[in-house]
Amino acid sequence: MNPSGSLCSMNAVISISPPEEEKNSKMKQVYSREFQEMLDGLEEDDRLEEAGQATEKKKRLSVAQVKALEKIFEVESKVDSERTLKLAEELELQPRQVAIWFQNRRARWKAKQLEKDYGLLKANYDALKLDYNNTQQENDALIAKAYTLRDLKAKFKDEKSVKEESDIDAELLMSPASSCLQVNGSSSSSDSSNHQQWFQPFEPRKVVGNLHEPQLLKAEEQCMITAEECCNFFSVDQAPSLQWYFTGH
DNA sequence: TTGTGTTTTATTGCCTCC
DNA sequence: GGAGGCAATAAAACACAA
Repeated sequence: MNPSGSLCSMNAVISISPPEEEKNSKMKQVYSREFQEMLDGLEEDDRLEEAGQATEKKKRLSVAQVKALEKIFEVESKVDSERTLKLAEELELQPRQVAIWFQNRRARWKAKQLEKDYGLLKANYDALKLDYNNTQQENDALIAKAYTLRDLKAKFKDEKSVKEESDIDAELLMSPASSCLQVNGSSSSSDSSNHQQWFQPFEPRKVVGNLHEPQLLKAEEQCMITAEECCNFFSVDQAPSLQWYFTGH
């Protein structure tokens, strides 16, 4: 809708309207009847203003008019020029008023929709953030557990090596030949099962990255996105896709 | 009554499409 | 190049607390 509508053309008329001294009867007869009526109206406004009376300014549409327009808007948010003319006639409005009403109504609808979308996104974001915090806590607990296990394992290794050394010494004293085989082979079955008990693996599925020994300290570093990045996912600076709006048009 | 915030009507300028 | 759409904005009308 170009401002070159009726009111715009009126503005153009105002800007090109002749100076006051030329608005005499002589000039009046030069213009078309329609144009002349408009000029008369402007002159009437001028007279009213001079007399201190308020000129007719913005007028609110009547409740009935708005109701009718709202009803139509529910069905069709846009109306073509033909329909606009018809509606204007039915509602006793200027076609441009009808067109402007629909334009403003679409703007209001869009603003409301944006508000709704923002609410939804915020709710999603809050839920996601909560979930992220929970997972983070879980992760911290698992890392702490991993540290404990690593320490226990180291401790166990130390104790075992000390014990093995004394065993070897003892065996060497008893039978030097056979002891060599025992040291190189697997340890006793009871030892082995003990070992298994100590290092029962916890659920690695829940941990980011591999939790094999060399990676223990890197579990957090392997997280692909930082906490900061996660929190900025629904940044308010980022505009929504507006898919709701564009798909309908 | 008046100051202030909100809503509604209207304008302007820019953009896209035919 | 004109028609029509939208965003940004102005300004009148309205609501309401103090």
